[in-house]
Amino acid sequence: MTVAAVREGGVRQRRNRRQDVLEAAVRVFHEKGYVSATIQDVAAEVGVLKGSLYHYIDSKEDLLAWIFEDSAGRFMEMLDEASGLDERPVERLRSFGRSCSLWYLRNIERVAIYATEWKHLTGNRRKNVVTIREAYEQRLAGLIGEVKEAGEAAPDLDVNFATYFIFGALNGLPNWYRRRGPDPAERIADAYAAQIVNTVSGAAGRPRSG
Amino acid sequence: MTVAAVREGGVRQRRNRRQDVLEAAVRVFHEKGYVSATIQDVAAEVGVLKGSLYHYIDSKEDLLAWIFEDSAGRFMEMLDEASGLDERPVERLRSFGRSCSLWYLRNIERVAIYATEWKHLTGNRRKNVVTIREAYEQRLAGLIGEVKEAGEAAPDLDVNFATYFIFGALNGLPNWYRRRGPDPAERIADAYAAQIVNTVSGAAGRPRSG
Amino acid sequence: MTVAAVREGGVRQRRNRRQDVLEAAVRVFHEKGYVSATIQDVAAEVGVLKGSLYHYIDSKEDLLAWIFEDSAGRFMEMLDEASGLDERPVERLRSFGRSCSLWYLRNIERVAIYATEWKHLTGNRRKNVVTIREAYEQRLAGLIGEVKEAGEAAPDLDVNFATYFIFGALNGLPNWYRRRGPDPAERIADAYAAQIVNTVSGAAGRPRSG
Amino acid sequence: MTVAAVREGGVRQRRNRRQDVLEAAVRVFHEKGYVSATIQDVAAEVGVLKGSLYHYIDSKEDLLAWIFEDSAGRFMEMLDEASGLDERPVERLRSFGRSCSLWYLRNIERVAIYATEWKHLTGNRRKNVVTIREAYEQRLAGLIGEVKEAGEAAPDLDVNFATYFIFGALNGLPNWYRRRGPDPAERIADAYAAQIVNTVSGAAGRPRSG
DNA sequence: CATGAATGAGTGTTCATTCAT
DNA sequence: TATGAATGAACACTCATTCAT
Repeated sequence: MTVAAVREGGVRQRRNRRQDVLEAAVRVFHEKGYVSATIQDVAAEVGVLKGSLYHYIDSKEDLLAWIFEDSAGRFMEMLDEASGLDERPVERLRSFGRSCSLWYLRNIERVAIYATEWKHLTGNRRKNVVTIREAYEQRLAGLIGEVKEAGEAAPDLDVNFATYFIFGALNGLPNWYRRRGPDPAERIADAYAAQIVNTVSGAAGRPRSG
Repeated sequence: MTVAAVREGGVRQRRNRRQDVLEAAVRVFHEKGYVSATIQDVAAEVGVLKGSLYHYIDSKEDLLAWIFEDSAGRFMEMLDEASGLDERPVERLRSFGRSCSLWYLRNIERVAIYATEWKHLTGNRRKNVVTIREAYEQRLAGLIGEVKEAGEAAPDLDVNFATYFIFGALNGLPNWYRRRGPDPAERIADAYAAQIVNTVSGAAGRPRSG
Repeated sequence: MTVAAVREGGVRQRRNRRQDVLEAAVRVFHEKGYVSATIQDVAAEVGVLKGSLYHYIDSKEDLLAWIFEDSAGRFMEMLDEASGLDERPVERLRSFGRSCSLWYLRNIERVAIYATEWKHLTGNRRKNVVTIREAYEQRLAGLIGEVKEAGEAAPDLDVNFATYFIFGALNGLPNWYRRRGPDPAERIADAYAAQIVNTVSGAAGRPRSG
Repeated sequence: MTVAAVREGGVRQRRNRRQDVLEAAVRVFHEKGYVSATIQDVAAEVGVLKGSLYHYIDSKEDLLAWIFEDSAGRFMEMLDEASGLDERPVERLRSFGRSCSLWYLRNIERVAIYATEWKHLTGNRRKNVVTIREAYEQRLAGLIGEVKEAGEAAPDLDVNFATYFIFGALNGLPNWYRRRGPDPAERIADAYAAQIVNTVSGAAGRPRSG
C-alpha cells in the first residue's frame, strides 16, 4: 500500500465515520423522535460510547441541524432540476410532483425528521429551516399559479390552499410508506403526481375525451 | 345550600377540574410537544403545583392517552354524522371532507397532537390509536371506493394512495392554520372538500358542463 | 400546638433548610474549592440526594453567588458600624482594623471563599463582587488618607500600596487561622489592628513616649 | 552538521519544549485556575494537540507539581541571596522584603498559582510544598525575631502574627498587580519593604529624628 | 514525535413520581 | 384537596488519559 493510499484511506474513513454518525442519527431520530432519542442511542447505533460521539458533533442539536442542512442541500438540488422543464404548466406541475414524491420516498426518514422535528432547532437554525420551507412552498405555489393562469386549473381554486393541501399530502408520505412494502417508489410517485394534478386542475386536468 | 347541592357542586367541580387539566395539557403538549413538555408546565397552565396534578392523573402518559380517547370519541361522533347522508357518492365524499376539515380546524391542537404524538403511547393504548386510525382510513377508503364504483373517479385512481394522500393533506392543516388568521374555517373546509373531490375524481368531479 | 405554631414551624424549618444548604456549601466549597466541590458533596453534607438540592438552588453558581451576597450584606453592616466612630483618624483606623479582623476570623470560611472563588462568578454577579470589593478598598483607603492628612502617617507612605498591603494581610488570615487554635480571635484582631496602624504610621503611630 | 550537533539540537529542543509546556501551563493555570483549566487549554497554548502533551508530562497533576518545583527552586535561590547580608537586622528585613517583593512581582503568575493551587497537589507533593512554605515562614520569622531582639521592633509585637501578616500582604500582590500598570516593580518593592519594616518596628523603625 | 479517535468515569441538571403534612 | 420536599434514574456533555497509526 502506498503512502497516498494510506492517507486516502484515513480521510475516507474519517469522512465515513462522520457520515456514519449522521446516518445513525437519522435512523434513531426517526424511530424515537429527536427529544426521546438519546445521544447514547445514537452512539450505540454507530457502535461507540457516547463520549466518543463528541469527536464528531458539538451538541445534540448540532446533530439535528446537520441533518437538516444535509437534507435541505440535496433537496434543493432536486428542486432546481425539477423546475427547469420546457413544457405546459400542468405537465411541469406533474413532473415536479413526481420528482418530489420520488425524492421524499427515497429519503423517507430524513423527510419525516424534517417535517416533525424542526421545532427543536433554536435561533438562526430554525429561521433557516422556515425560510427554506417557505421557498419550497413558493415554488410550488408558483407552479400552481402558472397552471391557473394557463386556464388549466379548476376555476375557483385557491392557490394557497392548494399549496398547503399538496404540501400536506406529500409530508404525509412518511406516515405510511414502508421501504419494503409492495409498491415500488416510482409507482407511488406517479400516482401522487397524478393526484397533485387532479387536486389543482379538477376536470380541466383530464385529457379532452369525449 | 343542601347537602345534595354541595355534593353536586363537588362533583361538578371535580369534573371541571379534570376537564381543565385535559385542556391545559392539550395546549401545553401542542406548544412544546409531549416529550418536551413537563408535568410542571401542565400544572402551571392549570394553576396548581405539579404534585397536585397527580390527584387528577396517574401518569404523564395517562394524560396523553386521555387526550387521545377524548378526541377520538368526539371525532367518531362527527364521522358517524357525516357518513349517513343519502346522496351521490361524490357528494358524500365532499360532505365528509367538509365535515372532517371543519372538525380538524375547530380542534386543531388536538389534531396536531393526534397526528404527531401517538408514537409515545405504549402497549394497548398505542394499538387502540392505530386501530382507530385504520377505521378512519377505511371509512375514507370506502367512500372513495364508492365514488370509483359509481364511475365518478379518475379511471386509473388507486384507492389506497388516494386515501393516504387525502389523509396527509388533512393532517397537514395544523401546520399552517392559525385560529386568528384571515380565512374563516368554513371557507377553508369548503376549499379542502373541493380539493378532496378533485383529487379523487379528476375531470369526472366537474359537474357535466358542455 | 396552635395553627400559628405549626405554620411558624414550617416556615422556620424551610428557612433552616435553605440556611443549612448555604452553610453546607460554605464548608464544602471552603474545603475542596468551588470548582472541585461537587453538588453531590454539598448534598451529602446536607444529608439529601443531589437532585433534592435543586429545590433550594437553581444552579451551582447560584449557590456560590448566594454565599457572596449573604456574606457581603453582613460584611457591609459591620463596616458601617466600624466607620462611624468619633476619634482621631489613627484610632479610627485601628478600630476599623480590629473590627474587620474580628469579622474575618468569625467568618473565616466565607472570607476564604470570598477571596479565592470570586473569579468563578459570571456576568453581573462578578461585577457586583468587584464593585463591593472596590467600595471596601476605598473605605480603607479613605481612612488611611485621613491618617496621612492628619500628619500621623509615615511621610512617604503611598496610600494605594498601603491599602493593598493591608487588604492582602487580612485576606491572608484564612491561610493560617484555625478556629481551635490557641489564640483567641480577639487577641489576633488586636495584634492585626496594631500592625495595620504600624504599617501606615511607622514611628508616628507610637504614642508620644519619651 | 555533526552528529553531536544534531543530538545537542535535539536535547535543546526537547528541553525548550518542556519549558514551553511549563510556561504555557503557568499562563493557563493562572488565568483559569488549575481545576478549571483543561489539558486541552494547555495544549492549545503550546500549539499542539492534547494527546501530544503526554509526551512531555505524565499527568495534569504532574504539570502542577512541576510548576511548584521549578518555582520553589528559583525562589529558594533568591531567598539565600537575600539572607546573607551583613547589616543591622532591620535593614536585613527591609532588604529581604524588597527582594521578595521584587521576585513576586517578576514571577507574579507563578506566585499566584503557588498561593492558591497548592491544595490540589496530593500526597508527598503537598507535604513538600507545605514544608517549603514553612521554611520560608521560619526564615521570615527568624528575621523578625532578630529585629525584636535588637530592640528595634514594636515592644508588644507577636512574631508569629507579624510573620503571617507580612506573608499575607506579599501573597496579596497577585490580586492587584498588573505588569502593564503604571508603577515599576522596583517602586512597589521599595514601598512594600518599607511597609514590612513599619509593620514590625512601628515607631522604632523611624530613623531617630528630632 | 504528533495525531486524533476512543474511552469511561464523572458533572450539573432535569423530571416524573411519591408521600407526609 | 393541595402542597412542596424528596427521590432516583436519566440525560447531555466534559475531560484526563490511552494508544494505534
